Amino acid sequence: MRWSRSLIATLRDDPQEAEIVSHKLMVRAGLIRKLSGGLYTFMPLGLRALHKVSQIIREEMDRAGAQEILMPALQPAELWERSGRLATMGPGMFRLKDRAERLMALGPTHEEVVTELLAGEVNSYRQLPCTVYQIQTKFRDEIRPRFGLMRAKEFIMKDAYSFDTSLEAADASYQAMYDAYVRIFTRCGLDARPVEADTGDIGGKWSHEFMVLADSGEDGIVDCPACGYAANQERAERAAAGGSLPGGCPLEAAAIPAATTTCAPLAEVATPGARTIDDLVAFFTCGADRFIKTLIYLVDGKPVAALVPGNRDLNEHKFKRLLGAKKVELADEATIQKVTGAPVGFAGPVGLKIPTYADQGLKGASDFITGANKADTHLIHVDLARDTSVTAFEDLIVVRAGDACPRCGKVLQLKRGIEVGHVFKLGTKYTESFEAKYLNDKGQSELMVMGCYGIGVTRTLQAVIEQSHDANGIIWPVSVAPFAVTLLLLDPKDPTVCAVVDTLEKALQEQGVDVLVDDREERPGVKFKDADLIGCPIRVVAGAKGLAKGGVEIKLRTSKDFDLVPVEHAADTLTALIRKLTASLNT
RNA sequence: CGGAGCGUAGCGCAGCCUGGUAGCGCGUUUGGUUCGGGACCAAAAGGUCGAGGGUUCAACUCCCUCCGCUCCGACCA
Repeated sequence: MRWSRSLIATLRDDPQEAEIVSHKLMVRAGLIRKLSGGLYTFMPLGLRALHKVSQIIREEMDRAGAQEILMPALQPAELWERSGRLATMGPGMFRLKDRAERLMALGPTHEEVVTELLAGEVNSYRQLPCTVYQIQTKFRDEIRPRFGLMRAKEFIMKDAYSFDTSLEAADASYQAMYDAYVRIFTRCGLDARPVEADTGDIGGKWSHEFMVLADSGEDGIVDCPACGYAANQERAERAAAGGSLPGGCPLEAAAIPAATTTCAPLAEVATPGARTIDDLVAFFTCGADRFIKTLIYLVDGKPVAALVPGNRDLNEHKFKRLLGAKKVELADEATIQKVTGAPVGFAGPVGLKIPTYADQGLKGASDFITGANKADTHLIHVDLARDTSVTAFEDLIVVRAGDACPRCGKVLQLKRGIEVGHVFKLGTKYTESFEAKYLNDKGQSELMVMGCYGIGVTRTLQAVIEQSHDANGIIWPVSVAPFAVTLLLLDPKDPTVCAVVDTLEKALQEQGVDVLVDDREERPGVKFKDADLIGCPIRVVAGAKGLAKGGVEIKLRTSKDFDLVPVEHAADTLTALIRKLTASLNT
């Protein structure tokens, strides 16, 4: 491709719309242009890179035995009613009506469509296992589209679905996809690591997310350097603290650790206006860990209390899973008033008449401070065992750096990551709704066991840039680069140089090498800057000066120095170099 | 949905407080000098100042409403 004839426009300034580096670079290098919030056009350069990612995914899916299909993005809402997700996906789904007033949805994902499809196509165990996939545009009415392609309203996703005869067989399908994912991200030049994850609204029992480590990532990742345990913060567990609880009432500075003494009797303290932990820390002049926070939740509409240490946060995902609930939300003021008999800010576990779950770290908790269920009042010397009736002690809080690993007990770290892929074991959640059954070898009808597997294709592309760039621009891995080679024609008016470039371009094209020829009437400096910005892995400079010295200059985006290569050897040198670069990414 | 900020030429921004001829840099076009890491000189094109309403002799500027974009939050008692 000739630059002078293409729609490649680079920008000198960072776009005002972008916050994170990969987003800025995508716009500056002319890969994408914004239409509106969360909606982007792929420009020629961006689309080429996107196709490279798609093709890698396609090859690895095919290798893993999955078959490519293409399902409609426009779907009847009735399908979603059958699975019950019309309600749970709620406002996240784009809905519209056709001219017959039938409610339709723009597919945010395809479990319903594919299960309906396979329920019709598969009759016998002989047809199983079966894994299908598609690469397609998805639509989600995101609360807050962000960071360019990272969280968009319309994006491209690879979604795959496996169907098996048994849980064990489904495990094998899951493993095949898991392995394929590892290969895909490796081939994309990404350092992506699998972590245990929550399953969310999609349902199912178990899942792994593939995370690209990046400070700009939207997810927290808990990670144990000692044993390799890694989990999304939403799911991450921690080992029980085991008797190392801080006890002692801060009003009695010399208090003996609670475990070895009996707790003083309950006492009320007037705490006017002290509603938050911060207020209380100031009031009692002690650490937040001396308090027990009492959170009143509505769990599927019923009030439930959760007790967590004052310095910790409740993990709603864990709480929801623990209770097997569909919906967990903080109770409104009226409910809190009704349940506790006090305004918001003074709830406590003593005397509460609703189910009360406490974090496992509070087991044996003695001599803590809690709300008194009475306006402007807190209780001191609270002993959970003596003074309250806790329904159960469970792991309820958001794990953070410094907590103990649930596997080995060593100290956990916290990092941030971009979720580029997610693999789920769904079980029979959807096959039940759609009666997706087959006949087994004894002629009996059984439900198929499902798995589903997603990769955010557009997000993966941006994650590559987020992870691979420098101050001058993008550094593409050869596998996803829009062009393997940028060939800079430094003297477009010099017929000799032009002839060399023409010949080299042709030779490369014949060998299947993607080459972008910068034939613009620009000064060399502009071309060098732009070549760095768009970040193709190999730069070839053809100029009168170089030719006089014996050839063209070949330089990697990642290195400072170039090699002067005679023109007649240039094409071979380049193809060998590309082979080497590609090989370094293959598993 | 709550909070904050922003909307002026293709892009990045100033002007607004204190109302009175719409500006700068980049980019674009033309001519010239340049030519190996974002050149220089000269000329030119390009804007109903997000939209609507109000105040005023006069509104980019002040007031109101709406729309769009970006960021933070949407759970901490």
